[in-house]
Amino acid sequence: MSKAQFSTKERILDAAETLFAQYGFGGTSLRQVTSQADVNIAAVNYHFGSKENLVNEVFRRRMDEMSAQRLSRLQEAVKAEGGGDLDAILSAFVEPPLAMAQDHHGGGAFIRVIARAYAEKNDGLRRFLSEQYGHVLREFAKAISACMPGLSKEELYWRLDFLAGALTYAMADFGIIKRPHGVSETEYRQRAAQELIRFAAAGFKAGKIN
Amino acid sequence: MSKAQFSTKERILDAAETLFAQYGFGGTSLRQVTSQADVNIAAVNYHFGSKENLVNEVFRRRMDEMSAQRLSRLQEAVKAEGGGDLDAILSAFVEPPLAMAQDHHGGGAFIRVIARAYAEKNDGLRRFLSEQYGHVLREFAKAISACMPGLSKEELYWRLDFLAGALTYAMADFGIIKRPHGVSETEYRQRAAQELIRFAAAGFKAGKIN
DNA sequence: GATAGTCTCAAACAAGCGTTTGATTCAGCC
DNA sequence: GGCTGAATCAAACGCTTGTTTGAGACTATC
Repeated sequence: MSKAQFSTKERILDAAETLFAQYGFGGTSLRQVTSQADVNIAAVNYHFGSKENLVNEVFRRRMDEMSAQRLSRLQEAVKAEGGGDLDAILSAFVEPPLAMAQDHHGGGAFIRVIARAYAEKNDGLRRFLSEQYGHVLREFAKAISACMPGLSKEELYWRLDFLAGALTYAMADFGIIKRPHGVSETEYRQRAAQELIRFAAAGFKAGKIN
Repeated sequence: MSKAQFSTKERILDAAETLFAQYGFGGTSLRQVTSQADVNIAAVNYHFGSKENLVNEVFRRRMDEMSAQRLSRLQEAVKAEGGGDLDAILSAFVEPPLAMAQDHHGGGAFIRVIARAYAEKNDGLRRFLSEQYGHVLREFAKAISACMPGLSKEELYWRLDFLAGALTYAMADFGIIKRPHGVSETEYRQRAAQELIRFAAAGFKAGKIN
């Protein structure tokens, strides 16, 4: 069944993603992964070379997609408004990870994996992320800067950090809010995005004299 | 020297805090801890019973202090302004963890430990945190609610989550901002607090129609 | 100076880790 | 049918983990 439908490699990646999200990288053993994937333990090293490489591949698979979505939505937003509606830019930043959290086996697993990546100060992984995907953040900085000329570079970067923090933290369900029983996962995530965009947009617009 | 001045228990706690901040709970072995503390490995289980208990004690030691500071500063803020200046309330929330990050062996170690606690979905630890310190968050929610009558309960909680996320993430140096060489750790943290308060205050004040 | 209780120590414990091995299976090709 | 290379498998590798042991050192009390 599930064994026939997907390749060994894919099953390992899927299982790893779910387990990494749940227990962290260090906290997940390859035996857990291979057991959940219904695969022999030697398969990981055969297909991926090492555990570290598996971690990177779990990342790349989703990050490439997410970054592409963010950039394309940013481009749309900038083009449509002729240089800058802040809400649209923030939306371009916030919604792709959100949509991703809903789409893939309904788990929101990957967004938690990202949160972990920041928390586990795995320097190799952090370097990998900043090298591979740093330009995305820089594009957003440029776009926001363009539509908010009064904002100094320093302020801009601080606020981007705050946004990323709020996004990561809230999306990963680290916070105090628990999804009510009547509300679907999709509704809940959309609400989260809406609230975050409003919060962050106001934050970015905060005047100097306050 | 360092051996004579502090008790074995204290040396273990200090070493554990530093290492947990750097490598996470799972990522830190008791042998690392006892080696850094210059203590026999059996001392951990003798004095703390288990690794899990050591983790909890590392927490309690600082969290009690931080929560007390937050609440006392909140009380001051509410009293002084007769029910509510938002900036003062946010300041009461943001500055104690910040000050703590500076005071203790100049490392900002503990604040990173908190960030890890949220990231490592150690359910035992999370329950411990929410049981022991949930009332602090509730007090802040009450105070903010009082000085912002238009805000629905749901919005309030979302925004508190965003604030906590931004605080944790930015304070733990997870973000893109690196402290410039000319700027001292103290200045840097104060700047962070200032920026965060302004950002969050504007966010909390975000109107419904936007 | 013997006794009792607290603490420290080197050593060992079983269990789990990531990784490697060498045999085996299975498909596609000459 | 025989061969080749990829994929899978059970088993073992060396190592690290948290924890336990039992002997020894230390301090204070009588």
